Amino acid sequence: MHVKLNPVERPSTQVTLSCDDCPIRYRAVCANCEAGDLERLEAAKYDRSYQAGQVIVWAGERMDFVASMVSGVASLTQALEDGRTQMVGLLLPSDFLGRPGRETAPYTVTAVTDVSLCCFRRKPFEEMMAHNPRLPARLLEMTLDELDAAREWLMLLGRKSAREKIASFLSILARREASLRHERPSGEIELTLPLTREAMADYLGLTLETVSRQMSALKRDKLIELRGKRGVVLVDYELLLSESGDDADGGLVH
Amino acid sequence: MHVKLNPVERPSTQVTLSCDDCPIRYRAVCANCEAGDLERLEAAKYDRSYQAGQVIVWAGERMDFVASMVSGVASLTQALEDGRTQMVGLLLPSDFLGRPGRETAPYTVTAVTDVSLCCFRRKPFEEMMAHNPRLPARLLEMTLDELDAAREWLMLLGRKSAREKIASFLSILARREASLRHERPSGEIELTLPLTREAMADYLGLTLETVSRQMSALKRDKLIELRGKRGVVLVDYELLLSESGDDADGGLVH
DNA sequence: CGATGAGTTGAGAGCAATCAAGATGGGTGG
DNA sequence: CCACCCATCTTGATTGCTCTCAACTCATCG
Repeated sequence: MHVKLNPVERPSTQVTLSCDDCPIRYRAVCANCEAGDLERLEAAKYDRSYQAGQVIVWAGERMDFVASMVSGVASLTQALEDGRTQMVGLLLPSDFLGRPGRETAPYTVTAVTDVSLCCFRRKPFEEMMAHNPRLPARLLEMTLDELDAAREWLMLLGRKSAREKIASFLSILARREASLRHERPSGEIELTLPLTREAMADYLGLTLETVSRQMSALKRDKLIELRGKRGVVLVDYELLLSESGDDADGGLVH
Repeated sequence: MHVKLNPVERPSTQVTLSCDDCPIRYRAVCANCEAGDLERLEAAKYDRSYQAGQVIVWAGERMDFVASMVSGVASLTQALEDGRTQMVGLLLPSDFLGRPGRETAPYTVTAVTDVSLCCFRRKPFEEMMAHNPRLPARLLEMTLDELDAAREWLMLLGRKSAREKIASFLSILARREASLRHERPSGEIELTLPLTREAMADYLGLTLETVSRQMSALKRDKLIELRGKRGVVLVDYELLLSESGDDADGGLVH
């Protein structure tokens, strides 16, 4: 994959934001922590950023840190011998990256957009987890949510048609956008797709041609409008949802 | 679904096994607990059993207990409006059923074989989790393992051919069987399938006809032998694995 | 020994993948 | 500022895998 490099070529590392100003303060692993806990976390944390397209960790590589997504979108991807790939996770702000107690990464993690992370070296973080029950408790909650999302995803991959997959994907994005603004999605919604057609295909278990064709079909059927390569207008959220195959209430927000 | 009923029609409830004799003592949520912890758990626990085919919980139903699988196999299943179904979880002995802090079940849980559970009413269990960090810590570990398994499953559903799906499924079963005996699978392996063709289809995102056809094809190609409806002999585990599409080491045990 | 549920096999249709050109448009350099 | 470039995306033609519909076999059980 071609990567355009900034003046700073390697992922930049700097100690920056304090937890007080952190945009994910109340949604990340640290959400339940109190002032005292935060001090300890803050002393150990360091920031890192990656540009769109950069690989954050390669599958099989040793991984000595864990991190929270502060901004941007990253993907977890798995590959078969012959090169077929499937996305198996999509990391958004506040999501947790890495597994305490695990030495090597099982998936390749790639920055899909520009990404910034709040990192901790793994060992000290495991220490903190052992001494502060708020961390494992919150991580459990987040992992259970991720498992729910993965199960919704299994249904999508196993049983939905290409059209339903696209409709589901767009609905999921809309719900997520809305939830950032503490809203419930409805009516007309404008989105910017964080993923290329190829990445969408990897997410949905399709080819990029099929993704493109189905996007065109939804446009033809007046369910969406396309604004350039990445802009999409969902003309009517409820209508789109009815194309997704799910039952009415639309499942879980990631 | 037709269910043959025992003399005891409803799931039987009895206080039986002590934790000392429990076959899943060192693998379930309670794995890390010590004598004192176990006393409290033992005081609150009650057993329950279900026959093959019985529904344990319906999706959307209120669920006031959590449980560990003691024996048997159960499935988590999700359905779309029009009746298409996808299995989204397969519970084996020591697996945990239910989510602390959640009121209603998001999936239908069905006993695939006869099943026995070690149950706790949800509220008291949440209490114990809050006071005993070994429980949430172990549950986190188990949930992370389940998430890994779900991600392997995403790859299977999204990118594998019908033949590869069947080969993967049989390999997974073999690995699991072997791990119960603390072995590494290899060579010739005899299995009893816990699932019907239909349940396999639900697991693999296929139709039951396709499952049947691919089983026949593997038989024709001398990769497996069939012994009645449920018996399968994997003639050569390594050879079968090479048909599964995965890279050599074969991924994670559930 | 019919009835029943599970599994197998066959023929045909349909949906998404594959192979192959084009079109678009965001970014760069002249 | 415009024109070109190249990655990204779209569209078309064809193939092929899996689904669908249907008939049939097999084992089990009253």
